[in-house]
Amino acid sequence: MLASPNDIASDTPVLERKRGRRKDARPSEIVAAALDVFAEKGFAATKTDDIAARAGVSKGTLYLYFPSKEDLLKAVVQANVVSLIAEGREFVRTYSGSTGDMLRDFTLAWWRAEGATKQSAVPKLIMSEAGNFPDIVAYYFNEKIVPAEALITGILERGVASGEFKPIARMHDTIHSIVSAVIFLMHCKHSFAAHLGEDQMEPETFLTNHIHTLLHGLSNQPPSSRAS
Amino acid sequence: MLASPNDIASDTPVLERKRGRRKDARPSEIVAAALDVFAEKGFAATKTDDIAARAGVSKGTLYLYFPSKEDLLKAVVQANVVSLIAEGREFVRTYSGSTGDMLRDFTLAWWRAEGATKQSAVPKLIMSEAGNFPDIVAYYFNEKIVPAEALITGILERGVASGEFKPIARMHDTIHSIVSAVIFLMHCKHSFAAHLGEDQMEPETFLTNHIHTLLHGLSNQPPSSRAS
Amino acid sequence: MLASPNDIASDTPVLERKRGRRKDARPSEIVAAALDVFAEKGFAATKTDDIAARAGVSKGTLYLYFPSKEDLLKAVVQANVVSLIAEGREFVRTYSGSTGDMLRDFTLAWWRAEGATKQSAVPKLIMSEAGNFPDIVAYYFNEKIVPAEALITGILERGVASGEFKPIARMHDTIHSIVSAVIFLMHCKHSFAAHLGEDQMEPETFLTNHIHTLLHGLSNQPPSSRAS
Amino acid sequence: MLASPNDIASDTPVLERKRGRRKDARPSEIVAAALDVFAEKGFAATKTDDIAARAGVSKGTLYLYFPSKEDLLKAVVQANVVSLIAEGREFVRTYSGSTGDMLRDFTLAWWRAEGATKQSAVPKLIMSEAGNFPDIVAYYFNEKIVPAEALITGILERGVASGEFKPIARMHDTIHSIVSAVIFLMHCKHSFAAHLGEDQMEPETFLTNHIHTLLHGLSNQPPSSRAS
DNA sequence: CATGAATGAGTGTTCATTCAT
DNA sequence: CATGAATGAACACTCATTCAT
Repeated sequence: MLASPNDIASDTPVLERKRGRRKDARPSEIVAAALDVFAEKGFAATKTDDIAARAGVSKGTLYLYFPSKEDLLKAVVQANVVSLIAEGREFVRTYSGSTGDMLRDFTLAWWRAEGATKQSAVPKLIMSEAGNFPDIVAYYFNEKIVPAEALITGILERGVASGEFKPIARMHDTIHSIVSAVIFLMHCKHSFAAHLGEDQMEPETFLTNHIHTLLHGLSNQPPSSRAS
Repeated sequence: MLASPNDIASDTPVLERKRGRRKDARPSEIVAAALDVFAEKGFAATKTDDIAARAGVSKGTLYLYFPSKEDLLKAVVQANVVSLIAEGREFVRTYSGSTGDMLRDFTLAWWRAEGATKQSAVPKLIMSEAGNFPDIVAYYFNEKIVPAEALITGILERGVASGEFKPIARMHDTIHSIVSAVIFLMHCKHSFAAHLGEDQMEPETFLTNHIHTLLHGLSNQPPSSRAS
Repeated sequence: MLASPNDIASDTPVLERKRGRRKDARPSEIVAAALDVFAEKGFAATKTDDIAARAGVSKGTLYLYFPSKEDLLKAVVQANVVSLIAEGREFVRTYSGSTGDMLRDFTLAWWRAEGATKQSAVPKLIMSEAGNFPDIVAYYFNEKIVPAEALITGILERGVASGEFKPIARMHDTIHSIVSAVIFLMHCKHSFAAHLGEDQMEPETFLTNHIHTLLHGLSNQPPSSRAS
Repeated sequence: MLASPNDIASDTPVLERKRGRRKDARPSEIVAAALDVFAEKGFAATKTDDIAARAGVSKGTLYLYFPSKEDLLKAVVQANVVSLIAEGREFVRTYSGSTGDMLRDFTLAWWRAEGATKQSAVPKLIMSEAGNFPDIVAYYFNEKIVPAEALITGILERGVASGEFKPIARMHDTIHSIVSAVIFLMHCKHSFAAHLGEDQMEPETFLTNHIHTLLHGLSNQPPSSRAS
C-alpha cells in the first residue's frame, strides 16, 4: 500500500521563484502544507482547498502530484519517518559517554529533531487517524516505532551491560517509561499549547528532569523487595 | 458554552423495550454510542447514522436529544469528566499507607476507572479534536486536567513533607512524568492495540513498573551534582 | 378531491373548558390556528408543530381530525368560502337604494366581512399556493370567485338597466376594476402592513374613494370617442 | 443586508457551450431559473435541485455563485427591480400628450415591461414570502414600490395642475386605484391562468378600460355632494 | 504544467406522520 | 380521545475529484 519511503523532505527551505526552475520542490511544499493543515484540523476536517491555499497552488495542482487526499496523507507520513531513524542510528553509533548521559542526550536530540519541529504533528496525526487508516499506522509502526524502540533497547542494554543500570526485567516497560514523556510532550504541544503556561511546560527542562528522575528516583527509601 | 456537567452515565445497561418507557435512558445510550464511534473514527469522519445505528435508534432520535452533532460531542466529554475527579478526591482523602504505595495505587486506580474502560477514548478524542473545538478543550482542561494535577500535587507534597520523597524542584515536571505514562497507555490502546502484543503492553504491570522506576531509579549510581 | 363544503366556521368564539364538553369545537379551533400560521408563513414553511401549538393541542391531535397537512389546508379554504357568498347573496337580495350606493355598500360590506377579518388570509394563501395545489384553487375559483363575480354582475346590470350606469361593454373588465381594489387591500394587509402608515392605507376610506372614482371619474373632460 | 442592486439581467439568451467560457452568464441564468421555480412553487416548496435542473447546471454550481437558497431569492428580487424604475422615470420624463393618455400609456408600458414578462412573478413572490423574509420585502418596498408611487404621483399632479383632472384629496388612494389593477392582473396571471378564459382577461384591454373608467366613470349621474 | 469552474455523491438536519401508552 | 417519542424520507449544502482551457 505504502510505497517504500522516498525522500520527500517537508521542511526544505524554499527560495521563491514564481513558476521558475525547481519545479521539483512543488511536491514537498504541498506535503509540508498538508502536514500543517492535517495536524491542525485532522484528516477528515481538512479541505483540499485549505491545503492548496497554504501551499500557494491551485486545488487542481494537488492532483497533479498526489492521486487523492488519502495519498497525500500517506506522503506526509512517509516524508517524516525515515531521516529521523537514520539520525538516531548515527547518534547511537557515535555517542561516547556514560549511558545515563546518553539516555538524556538521546531524548533531547530526539525532541530537537522531531518534537520541536513541525514533524511533531505526525505522531498526533497517526494517533488521531489510526482508526481510519490502519495501513498507514502499520507502516508508521514498522518503519518508525519498531526501529526507535530498538535504538532505545540498545542504549538500555549498554547501561545494564556496563553495570551503570540495574538489570531490567521488562524492557518494553522501561522503553515506554522513557518514550511516553516525549510523546506526551508532542501531544500537549498540539492540543494544549494555549492552556499551558511557558513555565509549566518547558520541553527540554522537562525531559532532562524526566530522565533524571527515571535514573535516580524520587524516593529517599530503598525499594521494597517485591520489585518489577 | 458547555453547561455544568450533569451526571449522564454512559454505560447504563438497558433492558430493551422498543417504544415508550425507558426514555430517560435514551440520552445516555446515545452518548455512549457516540463516544464509541467518535473515538474510532474521529468527529469529522463519524456519520450521524453510525451513531444512531450503534445506539439502536433512528437518526431523527439523535436530534430529539441533542441539537447537533457538535453538541453530542460536548455531551460525550461532559459525561465522562466529573465522576472521575470525585473518585480521585475520595481516594486521596481516605488513603492510608506510604506515599510511594499511594502514588502507585492512585495510578492504578486511575487506570482502572478510566483507562481500562471506554472512557479512555475521551482523552484521545480531546487531543484529536483540539484544533477544531477549542472551547471543549478548555472545558476539559479546566474540569479535568487542572483538578487531576491538583490531586497529584497533593500526593507528591505529602511524600516530600513526610520525608519519603526528595524535595521536588519543578512540581509540574514531576506530575507530567507520572501522568505521561497513563496518557500514553490510553493513546496506545486506541491507536496501536492491533500492533502491540499482549506481553509488550500489560497496562497494570507497566504502570506499576513505571511508578517503581520513578521512585527508585534505573541507575546504580548517585546523581551527578548538577541536578534539576 | 374537495368534499362539498361542510360548515366548519373558523372564527367561532370559544369559551374555554379544558378537556370538557364541546369536543366538537376542536376541529374548528385547529382550522383557525392553521389559517393563521399558513397565512403568515405559507403552506410549505409552516410546521405542524406550529399549528398544534397555536391551537393548544398536541401534534398528534391534528391527525385525529385531519388526515394530512394538505387536508388541513383544504379544510381551511373550505371553512372560509361558503358563508361569505351566502351573505353576499342576502345583501344583493335585500338592498334598496341607488345602484351607485349599492356598489359602494357592497364593497364595504365585503371588506368588513372578509377583508377586515382573519379570513382575508385565504385569498393570499390561495394565490401563494396556486402552483402547488391546483385542485384547491379550482375549488376556490368555482365556489367563491365565480359566484362573487355573478353577484357583482347582477349589481352592474341593475345599474345599467335602471339607466344609472352607462352601458358596459366588457363586463368582466369592470368587475375586475372593482374587485382588484379589494384584493389589493387584502394582499397589502398581509404583506406590507409594517410598511404602510395608517394614513396611507385606511381600508374603508380607500374603498369608498375607489368606488367613487370608478363611478364619477377623475377627469374634467368628456371621454374621447374611441372608448372601450 | 441586500447589496446595492447590480445589473443582473435575467433573460440573457445563451449560446450553449458545456464547460468553460460563458461563465459570466451563469449567475443570471441561475437567477432566471430560480425566478421561474420560486414563482411556480414558492420559496419553501422549491428544491434547489429543481432550480439547478432548470438552469441546466448541477446543484453544486448554484452554490458556486450564491451562498444559500435565501441569497438566491434576494438576487432574484434585486435583479428584477432596478431597470423597471429607470424605464418608468424615462417614460415620465419624455412623455408628451394629455395626462389622461399619459396615465393609460404609463400603465400599459408598465404592464408590457413587467406584467407581460417573467418578472411579473416577483410581486407574487414578494407577497407570498413577506412573512418569512421581512428584509427582502423592505428592500423591495423601498427600491420599487416607493419610487413607483412617486412616479404616479407625478403624473396625477401633472393632470391636476393642468386642469385635466379634478383635485385629488387622498393621493395615495388614487394611486392605489390605479396600481391595484396592475397588481391584480399579475397575481391572476400566476394563480388563475388556467381558470380564466382568454376573453375574460385580456390584459391590455382590461387596463385600457380600467384607466378609462377611472378617468370618466361608470355613472351617468353627477357625484352626490358627500365626496371623500 | 497549472488552473479553477463544474460536478454529484454524501452528510447533517428537519419535519410530516405514526402509534404505544 | 389525546399525547409526544420515534421514525425515516427528503432536502440544503459541502467538498473531493475531474477536465476543458
